Order: sequence, then structure tokens, then C-alpha cells
Amino acid sequence: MAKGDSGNDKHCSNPGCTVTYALKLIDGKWKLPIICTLGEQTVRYNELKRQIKGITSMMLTSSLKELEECGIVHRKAYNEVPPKVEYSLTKEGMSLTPILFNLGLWGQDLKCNERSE
Amino acid sequence: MAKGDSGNDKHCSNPGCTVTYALKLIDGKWKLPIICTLGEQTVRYNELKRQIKGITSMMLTSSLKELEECGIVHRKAYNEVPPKVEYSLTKEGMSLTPILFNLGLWGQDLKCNERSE
DNA sequence: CTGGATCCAAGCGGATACTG
DNA sequence: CAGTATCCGCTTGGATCCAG
Repeated sequence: MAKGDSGNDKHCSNPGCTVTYALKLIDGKWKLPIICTLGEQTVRYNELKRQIKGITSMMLTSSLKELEECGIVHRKAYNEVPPKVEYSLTKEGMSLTPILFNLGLWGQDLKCNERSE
Repeated sequence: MAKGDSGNDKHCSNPGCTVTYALKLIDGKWKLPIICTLGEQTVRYNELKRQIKGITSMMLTSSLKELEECGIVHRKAYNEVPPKVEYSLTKEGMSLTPILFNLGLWGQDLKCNERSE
């Protein structure tokens, strides 16, 4: 609609391709695990790292930063020693959940069909 | 549930992470454009290539193959000379559309909030 | 017309070590 | 505790050429 169009976003004829934008926000190996781990709770950095098996500090930090920048995750830092930072989903982040749930149902459906090949 | 679990799919606590599976199916630069271009129609290979600006034969072919293998796209080849192959969405593919639409609405919402930063 | 094969560049993500 | 910095391999996708 405004600027920021890099050339070929005309394909997704239906919603104007905020779909592509949305998918980009949750793209990357760890975004989904982070979002799901947060859920309705407020979780500290190291607690996230502990619960999400296999993630490194770097990936956790950078993923959280991206999720924060686009408004999915809220970051609250306490000025204490030792440091304490809590992460939680924003209301926009929480509104993703039902959509992902539907997507999951759809995926489950396709998974079944796969077995009949 | 069966085999095929590569280690850490336990994160997405809600639907069991068929979400991750679903997202993987539509992952890649061209899957979405292809799905949206197909829509309700039946489109030939070269017509797809023409409508999806920037895609190469290779990416179109491989993307279509993956979409076909997972049951999103239907491929119908006519044994003719010159060759004629038509692609269309399966009913599972079409059932994705409303979900993507909701995802698009969600993305649109986040896009607006972005401007206030 | 509908692909397949090969080569190559860029980016994502992993491993490791370090810091306030 | 909560990150940062650097290096590096692997995967994704693009360019080009070839084929039935």
C-alpha cells in the first residue's frame, strides 16, 4: 500500500500478502518453540533456555529480539544484580495461538493422507 | 507419535506440533505464491511461470513437486506432444486458504503496530 | 512445453569463547 | 544471569545450460 514493496508481492491475491509478512515473523527454527513455551506465562531467559532443548544463547537472544521488535513478545528487564529478564507474549502474540492451532489441525489432516501413499 | 521424530518436537505444547509440520509444507520462497496463483483454478506449468514473477523453472518444478507430494497440489499430465501439464489445488490445499487468510489478518494487525515505534 | 542437472553465492543457524 | 562476538558449515535458492 505504501512504500516497502520490494517488487513481487502481488502473488497472494487474497489478503494482499500480509500472509507472507506474518509467516516471516514466525520464521526461523526457534520462533515457534519460543512462542509455545511462553504460552500464557512469563518466563525468564535461562528458564526458556532450559526448556527449549538444543537452543543456544545466541539463537535464543536473537530470536527473542526479533519477536520483540515485531510486537509478539514482551521483554521486561529488572535493574538488579544478578540480572533478571522476563519474557512473555503480548496480546498480539497470544492472538496467534488460535490461528496456529487451526494450522496444526490442517497439518494433522495432511499428515494422515501421507500414509496412504 | 510414531517414528520420524528427530528429537525435539515437544515444544509446541498445544497441538503436538503439527504446526511445525504444517509450516514446513508451505515453507520456501515460492510455495505461497504458487498456492495463491493456483487459487481455485487449474493452471499450466508455463502459465504459472509467467504469472509468478521471478521464479525459475527449477524452483517452480521442485516447489510443485513438494506441494504435490504432501497433497496440497494436484498434477495432471496429458500424454501429448507437445507436453501439457495442469496444476491445481487439492481440496486439502484449498482448505488452507481460510487459515492463511486469518494469518494474513493477524499479520496486518502487527504491521500497523510497527509504525507506532 | 515441461522439466532436469550442475555450479555457485548468500544467509541461517551451530559451536565456542567471552563479558557486564 | 543474561547476553555478545567470531568463525564456519550446511542448506536454500539463483543462473545457466541441457533434454525428452
